[in-house]
Amino acid sequence: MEISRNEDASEDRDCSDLEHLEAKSPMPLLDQEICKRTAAIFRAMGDASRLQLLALLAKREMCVTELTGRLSDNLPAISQRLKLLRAERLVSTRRQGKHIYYSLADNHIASLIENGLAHGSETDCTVGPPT
Amino acid sequence: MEISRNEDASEDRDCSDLEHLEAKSPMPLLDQEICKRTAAIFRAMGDASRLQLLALLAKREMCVTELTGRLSDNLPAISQRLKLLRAERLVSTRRQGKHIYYSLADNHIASLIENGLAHGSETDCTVGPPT
DNA sequence: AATACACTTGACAGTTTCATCAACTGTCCT
DNA sequence: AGGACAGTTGATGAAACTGTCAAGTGTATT
Repeated sequence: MEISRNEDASEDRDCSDLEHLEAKSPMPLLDQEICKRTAAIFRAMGDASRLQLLALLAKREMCVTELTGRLSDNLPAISQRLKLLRAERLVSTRRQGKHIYYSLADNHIASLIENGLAHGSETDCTVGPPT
Repeated sequence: MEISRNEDASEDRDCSDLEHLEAKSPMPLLDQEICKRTAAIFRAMGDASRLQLLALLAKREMCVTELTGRLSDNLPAISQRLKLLRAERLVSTRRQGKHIYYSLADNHIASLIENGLAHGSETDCTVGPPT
């Protein structure tokens, strides 16, 4: 499973010795699986349309038709996004009659979204890169 | 700036009336700019290599050579990732002599990463989709 | 059992992303 | 000034992602 392949290659490098001495601490890398899993979650949230969708579901459970009514996109497009979010286990479904209700998989997700939006709001940032 | 284009299109739909009555609440959409900005932040964190990089920088400031020593990737690859992270303002740089030191742009970012990893660790999840 | 509604799915095209490599810039040392 | 170290930047091509549309599934209603 290869958790930490910390070879400390900085040992035989020019820059390592005199300039930043404290560099030798072990500081293990993240577990690869956790890292990939977490990145997948972030990637799933990393799209404006999907994030909007998640933000709606953070308020309460909704069926696809209602989501389609609130967002201005066609139903298959939204269904595809939901499919992706479900594949990453960010949302879960419940069928009731003809409707399928979506909600956030757990409130850990909700707080990630909330924190992200809080940060996204704070930064002034007209989107362009620094220079 | 078009903040909420809530047309309440569910009005003239079959599913809206009898089955979920509470659906009429205003529930405005997110501001488009904030949404895009936040999504961009998440997208930048949504890659295993970049996330690993950020996790290292969350511990302390490091120069590119040191990062290259810890991760097993070549320097240009890491520099490219850092470039993207800098473009999204997740990291900031400081030059000292020949070295360029990277660190997280602010601790809001650090807590997002921490929360994300916490969630990524908890879910059992051998990565495959439900079914 | 036939029709309608509420979705989902598969496939294809257009776009975006990412790693890699060579070439370039900036800083220090002699 | 020249060389070496530290890092950045384009360009290119392969892989991954997304929206769209047509066709399919599942559930009630008549």
